[in-house]
Parts: sequence; structure tokens; C-alpha cells
Amino acid sequence: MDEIDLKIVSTLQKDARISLKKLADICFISAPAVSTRLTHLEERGIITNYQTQIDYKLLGYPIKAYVSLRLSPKDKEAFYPYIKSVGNVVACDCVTGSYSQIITCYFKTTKALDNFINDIQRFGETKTQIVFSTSVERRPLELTPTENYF
Amino acid sequence: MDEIDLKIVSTLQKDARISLKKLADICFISAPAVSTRLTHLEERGIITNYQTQIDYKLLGYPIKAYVSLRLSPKDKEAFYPYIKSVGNVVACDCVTGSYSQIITCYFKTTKALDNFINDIQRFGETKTQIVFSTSVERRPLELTPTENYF
DNA sequence: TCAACAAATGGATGAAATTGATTTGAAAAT
DNA sequence: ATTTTCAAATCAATTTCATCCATTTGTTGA
Repeated sequence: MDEIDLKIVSTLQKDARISLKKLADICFISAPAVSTRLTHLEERGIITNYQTQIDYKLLGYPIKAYVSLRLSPKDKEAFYPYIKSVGNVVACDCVTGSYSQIITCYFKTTKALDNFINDIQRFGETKTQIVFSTSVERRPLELTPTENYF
Repeated sequence: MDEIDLKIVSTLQKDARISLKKLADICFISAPAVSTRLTHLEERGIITNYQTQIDYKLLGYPIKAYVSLRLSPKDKEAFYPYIKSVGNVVACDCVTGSYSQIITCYFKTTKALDNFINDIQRFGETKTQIVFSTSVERRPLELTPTENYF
């Protein structure tokens, strides 16, 4: 993981469909060299996958919500496979605090969200926060910090 | 936005670097046809960008946290440009509830996270939830639901 | 029935990715 | 100090892919 790898990763983060040739020009090495580095980055698990970001509103999913769930440890075994299987869920983290799970999800209607919440309440108490607006859309982590960085 | 567009979008969501030729084979249309459709999807804003997902732990950012902030309306104007400028922040949403902002962020150390929290407390009271483990890594929304969907 | 338009195909051309052979350069061993 | 070794680069050749353009198809509305 040297400077060139970092350049490759940080460039790809922002444009996953850039060609190897352009990457090669940016990094001042040849295209085959970029190709082998890329393969290594994938093999080492540093690059996990390439995702296209979609405007879910335009596709009919205007409801975004964070659902917190108070999950008792004994139910984890049942909860994890379940939450993975729900197509509306785009992320789920186990966190510190009394609400142990934070679920990020999208829905077509508030009714659908309500159905989901009713369904998961068999695992524990929930708290739902619906998104009004987004000031920072899902974006890459800044890997070459300049200012305002910790 | 027909069935073919949906196929293109849902395929690209999972593999942003797939070639037009492969997409063409999957959709049973020609490569030029995919190309024009893709351009339209980008122009219409349905596809917003192509991101490469990185294992931030492996790059030295093992701390992921959700920071909730009780932000008073009068401070929004100052807060939004600020939060955009912080490279550690990968998402920020305005939500229902007494904590009006949910910030998703990554840090190299808990100390760095602490610095960040101290810094944003000038905007209001905060509540921090550190991620222990992730059961659903950031993934695309399922656009062609089968079961377990709401 | 016949424009008129949107969108797909097919072939040609130029660009890019991949492969294999070879070279370079730095670190470890003699 | 010289040699060995290995990783990683370049170069050249081949294959694959993207784009362009002319033509065709299919649908809608006069």
C-alpha cells in the first residue's frame, strides 16, 4: 500500500468506471501496472466492490429512515439472517448504547415502513427517525486529508 | 424507465465496472443500445455516480460511528457547509425527532472521534454510537423484490 | 395508409484491456 | 563488492470493447 495504490483507490472511490488507461495516466505508470495493482487491491480485500449510486426517490422510494432496535443478545442469532434478507435495508450496524442496532432503509411509502417496523418489533423495542433532507449524500471517505480532519 | 433500464440499473448497482458488452448480453440488446440508455439514465439523474467501496479498517480507519446532533434551526446555515467540509463524514441526514441530524463518520482513533465531537458541540448537544460490528455492509437497495419486502 | 419519431441493429474503426516476454531496481545473501 | 532473488515495471502483440454512423424496425398519430 504505497502512494500509487492510494491514488488508485481514492480515484476509483469517486469514479468506479474510470478506464485503466486514464488511471495509468493519473498515476504515471502503465496500464498493465495499474491492472495488476488493482487485482492485488481486490485480493487483499481493500477494494470490496463497485457500486453505482442511484437516486432512490426517482425510482419510487422516497422514504429513507434510520430504525434503531433494542435487540437482546439472545435474539441476535435469529435477527441477523432476517435483516440481511430484507431488500429495503441498505445497512445495519451493531452499536454502543441501549439501542443496539441501527438499520438504514428505504421504502416506497410510509405504510410500507410501518409494516416493516411492526414486523421487527418482535425482536424488541424500536425508535424510528425519518429523513427529511440530506446535507451529505453517501460519499467516499477522504483519504488524503487536507484540512478539517481528525 | 422500462424493464431493460431496471435491469441495467440493478446490475450496475452491484457491479459498477461491468462492461457495456456484458450488460448488453444480460439485457438481450446491443452494446450501442445499452450505451444510449446509460447516457439517458445519467442525464435524468437516476444514476448519480459510481463509487468503489473500500474496507476502511484495512486503510487505518477502524472507528465507525453514528453521531446524533441536536441542531437548532438557526445554526443550520453554519452547520451544513461545515459538515460537508469534514472529510471523515460519509453521510449526514436531517431527521425527525429531538436529535435533528444523524452523521455517519469514520476515524483512525477514538481520540480523533473525540476531537470531532468536541468540535461539533458548538452546534448543539450530541449523542454518539460507536459501531461494534456490521451485519449488513452498505449495499444496494433491492429493486426487483421477491420476498421479505415491504 | 402513410409520415414521423424513437430506439435497435450491424458493421467499421479506433481505443482500451489483457497477456506474455523481458527488463529494471532494490533488498538479502554470499 | 558481487550475486541472487523477487516484485513490479515496461513493451509489444493480441484480443476485446466502445463508439460512430448508416440503416432498419416498430409504434404512434394524422
